[in-house]
Amino acid sequence: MDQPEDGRPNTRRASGYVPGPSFSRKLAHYANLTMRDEQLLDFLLDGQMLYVGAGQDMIREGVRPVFVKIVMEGWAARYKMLENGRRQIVGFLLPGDLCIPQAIMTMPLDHSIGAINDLHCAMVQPGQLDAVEQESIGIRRALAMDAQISLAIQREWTVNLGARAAPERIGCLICELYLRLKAVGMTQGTGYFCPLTQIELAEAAGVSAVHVNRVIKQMRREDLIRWRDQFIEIPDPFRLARACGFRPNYLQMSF
Amino acid sequence: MDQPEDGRPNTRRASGYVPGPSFSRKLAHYANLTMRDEQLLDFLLDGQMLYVGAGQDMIREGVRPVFVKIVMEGWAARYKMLENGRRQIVGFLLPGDLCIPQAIMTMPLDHSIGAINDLHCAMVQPGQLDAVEQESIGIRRALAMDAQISLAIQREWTVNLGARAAPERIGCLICELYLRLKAVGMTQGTGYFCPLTQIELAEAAGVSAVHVNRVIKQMRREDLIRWRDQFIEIPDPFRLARACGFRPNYLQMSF
DNA sequence: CGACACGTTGAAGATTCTCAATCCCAGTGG
DNA sequence: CCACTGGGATTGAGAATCTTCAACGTGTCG
Repeated sequence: MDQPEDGRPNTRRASGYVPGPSFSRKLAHYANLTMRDEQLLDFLLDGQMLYVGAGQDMIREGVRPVFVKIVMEGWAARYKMLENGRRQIVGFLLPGDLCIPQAIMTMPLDHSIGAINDLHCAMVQPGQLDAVEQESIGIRRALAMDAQISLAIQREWTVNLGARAAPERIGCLICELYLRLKAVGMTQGTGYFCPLTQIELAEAAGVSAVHVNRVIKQMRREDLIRWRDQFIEIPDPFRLARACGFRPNYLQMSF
Repeated sequence: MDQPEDGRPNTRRASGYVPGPSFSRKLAHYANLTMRDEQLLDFLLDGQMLYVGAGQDMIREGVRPVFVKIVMEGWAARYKMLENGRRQIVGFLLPGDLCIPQAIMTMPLDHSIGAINDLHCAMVQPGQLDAVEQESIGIRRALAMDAQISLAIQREWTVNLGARAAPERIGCLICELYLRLKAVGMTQGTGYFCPLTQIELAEAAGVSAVHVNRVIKQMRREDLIRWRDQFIEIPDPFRLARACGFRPNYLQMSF
């Protein structure tokens, strides 16, 4: 009864766990939120939690979700499987991201969501979210803007895959992740923890894993990025952005 | 003052022009709309119109739109220009499509919209749309679902460009357009009027125009499609869909 | 130790691109 | 009426990018 949509039983009351404020922190960039707005949002997430192990699916194509879900910790990927056996990742979900927004729940999902590393999600009843939106115009605005930015990101991925060569594609992805993580305070200097394997990066960039490996090798040689032990360091973000033609306007951000 | 966002003056009261019911027709697929709901929607579109000539931009990246706009006649394309000079089309806008939804108006546009052929759009004041949504839960639901399907289409384009080879890409695009046009009654048998040039199709499929030409040639040879004089005929939609791995679930439709 | 996942490298081959030329057709101006 | 123009479609040929297959290294974990 907790989450009939995927039948996974690993759900429990959040007792000891204190969720990070990624969600409210991100939304606060989009509209003026009062202290109370932020409290409302944080309180919303302080309920039932969902844990998904690395590599497991959180939800599968075809099911109709029941709860709104928000990433608290860990990364996930939206993806689709093709008849030809290929998997295409169509977006990454980072802490603070609405992985199951309310509006999506009106119909069967067109894609699946898988955990990249161990994933913690807050589960929210749609009614609760409605109530919070009722209370604050700031929250309504911020959520609407968040939804629009998600759409803009999806468009940018379309551009990335359609019009850029592999090195630029991969560079732009690395830049996007950097800025999105920075918005929720998850960068360290000009670097960030990145749990992606080269295989997953390949599935997102629409190239083979072998080719990703060669591109990364070249980017390392040019000192555009340093990547070891799941940590990506960008020595000079401007230089990387210039090299790969990255423009952050679609995120409503600048460097 | 009519549309400060793009300064185009070719706007006038719709006097003789009777808008097609594409918009209400499409929304009616998504939720149960009463006769009155459909009238409300059609009435909404019976106001100021915007005409954009073939090849002209309706609105450019960076501006903040003022009016909600809905395509009444003609096709348009959302696109982005890259530093490398390439243009990537990230979506087609067909009659009945919300090309400027309300939510997008909260921020500067991340992309431009250009008319493929001569384009007629209805302009709606955001307040009017709000009022209509207030009145009917059916309309609210249908609009929410429409927005979600737009997002699902964008995801599918991401998959298309990232994980399919050129022939499948182009085949899937042709299938998608067929179903979307069918939903608004704009097909004739198993064919439809298609104003796209091979160049535009190439910009949408993320391949060169020369390659599109060769792929089309091959598809003609296999009698998967017949395309002449801006009319695409699909002799056997199932066969085409099978050949290119097209699955219409993301449109919330079946053949 | 063995199994396994991931990263790395080489080499051959497929797909797709670019450049260049040609053709067709509609519109335009003389 | 006809030459001219321009956009789009078509074709050929060589080159670049990227894939696939295969092998091997490295580290982790049971």
